Amino acid sequence: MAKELAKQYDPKNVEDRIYNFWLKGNYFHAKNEPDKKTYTIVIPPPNITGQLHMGHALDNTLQDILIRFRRMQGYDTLWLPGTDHASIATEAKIVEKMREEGVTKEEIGREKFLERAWDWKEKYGGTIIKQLKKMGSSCDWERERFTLDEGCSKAVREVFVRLYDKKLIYRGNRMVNWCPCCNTSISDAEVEYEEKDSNFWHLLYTVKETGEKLELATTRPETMLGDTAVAINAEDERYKHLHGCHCILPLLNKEIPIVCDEHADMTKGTGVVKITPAHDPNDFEVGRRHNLPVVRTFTYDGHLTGKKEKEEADAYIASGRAAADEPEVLDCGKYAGMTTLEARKAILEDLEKGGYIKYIEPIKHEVGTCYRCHTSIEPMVSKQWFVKMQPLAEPAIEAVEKGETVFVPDRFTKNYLNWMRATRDWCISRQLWWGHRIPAWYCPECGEMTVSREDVKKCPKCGAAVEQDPDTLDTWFSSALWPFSTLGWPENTQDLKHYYPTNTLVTGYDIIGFWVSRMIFSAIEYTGQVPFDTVLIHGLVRDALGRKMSKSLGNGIDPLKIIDEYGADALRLTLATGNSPGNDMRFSDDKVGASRNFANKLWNASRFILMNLGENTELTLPSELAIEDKWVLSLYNNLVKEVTDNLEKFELGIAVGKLYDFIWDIFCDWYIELAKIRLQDGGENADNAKRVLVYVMTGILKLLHPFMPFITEEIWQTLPHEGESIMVSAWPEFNEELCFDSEEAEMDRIMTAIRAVRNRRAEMNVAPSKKAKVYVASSYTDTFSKAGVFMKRLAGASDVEVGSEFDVANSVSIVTADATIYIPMGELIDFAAEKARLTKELEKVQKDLDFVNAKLSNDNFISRAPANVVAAQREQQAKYIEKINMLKESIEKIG
RNA sequence: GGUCGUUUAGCGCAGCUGGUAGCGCACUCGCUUGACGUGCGAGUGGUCACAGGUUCGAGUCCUGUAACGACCACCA
Repeated sequence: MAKELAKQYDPKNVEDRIYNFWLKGNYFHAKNEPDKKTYTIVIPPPNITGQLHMGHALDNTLQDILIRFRRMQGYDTLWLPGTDHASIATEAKIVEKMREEGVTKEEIGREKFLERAWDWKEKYGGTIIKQLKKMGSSCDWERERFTLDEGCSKAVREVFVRLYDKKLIYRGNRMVNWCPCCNTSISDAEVEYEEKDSNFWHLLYTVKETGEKLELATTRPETMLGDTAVAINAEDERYKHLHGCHCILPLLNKEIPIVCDEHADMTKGTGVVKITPAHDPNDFEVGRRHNLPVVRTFTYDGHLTGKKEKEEADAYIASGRAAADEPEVLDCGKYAGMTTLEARKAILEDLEKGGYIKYIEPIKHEVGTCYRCHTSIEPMVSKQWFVKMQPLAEPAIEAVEKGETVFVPDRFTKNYLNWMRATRDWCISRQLWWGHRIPAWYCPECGEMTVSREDVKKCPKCGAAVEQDPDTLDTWFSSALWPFSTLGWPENTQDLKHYYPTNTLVTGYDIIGFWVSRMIFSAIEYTGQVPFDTVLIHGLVRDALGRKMSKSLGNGIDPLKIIDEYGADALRLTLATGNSPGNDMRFSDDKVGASRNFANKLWNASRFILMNLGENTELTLPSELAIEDKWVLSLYNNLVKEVTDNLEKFELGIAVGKLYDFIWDIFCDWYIELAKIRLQDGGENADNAKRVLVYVMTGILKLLHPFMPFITEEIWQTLPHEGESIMVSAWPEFNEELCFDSEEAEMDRIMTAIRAVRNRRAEMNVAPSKKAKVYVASSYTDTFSKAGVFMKRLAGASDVEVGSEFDVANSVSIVTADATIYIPMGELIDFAAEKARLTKELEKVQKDLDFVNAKLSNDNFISRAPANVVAAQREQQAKYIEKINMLKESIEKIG
């Protein structure tokens, strides 16, 4: 029964309904079928603070394409979704909201704060999940996870304790990146460098023993109160006499040693460096080498330390519980309580007054900033937890070198290896409350530390009540476990056995260091296997001008708005089209418009088919196939092979490009037009055409389904079909029986002829309504005798005569490689113009022939090029010669 | 400073293992052709950044140069 469909496709009438239909059918759920091959993707968990942006849209479109493709291929397919608690980002948002209410974290305390955080998660954490559903994502929502849920938390503790027992996690006073705004340490990976204008302040420190003034430069004069040495290079001739001497630190009037260290580079500046072990990473190392005191002069919220801080620190050290490397704290006196910026100003003023500044040199400087708030980070000595990286990195490097995990495209392998080889110990503790609390308990009585899987109440040594470490773990610590913690690890669950290791990880190149590398080393350490076999890297989605989409620029494009205006399928098609792994892409309304048009084209093709279908059109191919049927089936069959191949190689952009071309150019513009002839004739011929139309259309819909799931399902449901849903129907397979090479070649000749006639008619401004008789002279008389009906329909022919040769007076002649076509047009023709046209064409073909002749007369070419290439050129040559002869003949006829 | 990437029609991009350059948009001309004007037909437009090299033959491989971009890096 023919159904009435709207003239234009409206995604709003379709998408939500179809999505609910899929949910009801439970098609997304992975059934854990032991004998089936699996295909697994774990989603890069979006932050619960997140709103869907174009990056997510791209990432999830690619994943859904792969998942839907494999599901249709018959794999037991799992796409495991979830969200990340995003410690810093979420905590910052909640603190922000509390500020509006006039409350601080400290006022309400840890417990109340966490209550608020969980409330917040319940309220907003689901937003991004809803948005992913709008995109059509076929995730297994029954398996949705959260990095802070019970299972993931258990995995985190297990890992922490195991690493601690292996001495791969340690606690110590180390140099960390401190964000005075977020009030926490952050890892090296979380520091972003920005170029800022700054100065070198060239300072003069007096040498106690000789009284000379030593010049040294610094970009951070506010740290000078914490200087505990001045370094020179042992080899530096200029300063050999100063070995063992001391400097008088300005302002504090304190004696500090001059040390010899390789860090002092003779070729740079004056070769003299001030050493501030508490507030500079290099100086920290120098300090360790020379056993220098570490004097902290900044508070953790970015102010200079004063009496209070000093007394606290002194008391702690005096208690005997502090580690040997506990830093001292300085009472900065008049500077105490100033922010670092205020202190810089005040200290510079005082240095100036004292004559300690030689000169100021303006420079551009890469300054480390916090990736969250972009506040300049302060390097600071602080007691933190670290993961010892080297023993973990080594097997992770080896696994990738051996190809156990491959990056697509390959160039990111190097990126990964560089990152892994250069990585330093990972600072994992954060001075935040939202996150996995560090499972370490301290005894206030005897100082004993207990690290445990279970909560600890009493000190196992002295029995006193213990306190848990107040800090939480870096968000990425739990993300690193995501591929297996979500499958049940450390329990050996059915899911873990069946779906792990996973197959493909899809993510952007900006996150390789943060996340991908940490998953790889974590997985190898705890599960003994790499977490996935392939990492598919995609680029950034930029705006139409190629700029990064950012909040500050305000150039972000909201995917939901795009979906609202154009539909999710159009958005997905836009993101997939032209996408090549690892490369950035530009996004513009124009492109989405083109995608929307394509959806509409597909819609109308199906509308046409439906309008013509009878009661019971069979789903199989008819036994009688016409030349155009064989042609389109042959091309379709080839398409199946290529698209499948492209998808298997992650060439999603290429695959969808081929589909687009086939559907629009081959199927719609040619096949449907040709099929109309038989449809209008009616009878058995029409029935055969209908069956081929349905067959090819169904195949196209399946191939396109991973890219455009909604519209393909909607159309598939209205067409005759078997099964419940296209998304669980079988992926088309290449079929030897549908290879029709000779029909492809014949149709090629016919189509070339039709195009040539159309071309000539257009050039001569012949009205489309004006029909004319056409004579086709060709050695392929069999082929062209089949083409009569086609030419009548598509080339404005009133009648077609086919023969090996014609002599048609007063005619236009059109020469193709395989035929000469004559159209008598009487007075309508300007013979002079016609002759000029033919002459021009002759010149062009002659040029082509010259090119081929040159090749064929080259002995080197003949002897060295492969035989088939030479043969092809000979064939080409013969065609050109033939064409030239025909053109010459036509010119002569005009006279 | 190091590593990597990009450079092909006005714009946005494809071009796999080397065999006389393609797509979309835009542009020009024509079309109420019974699926679609979100459409149909026909066109215009490129010495494939530059310079060398390998090869019978290079957008495609090698070397170098330039511009732009990304990532990494402790430059006091």
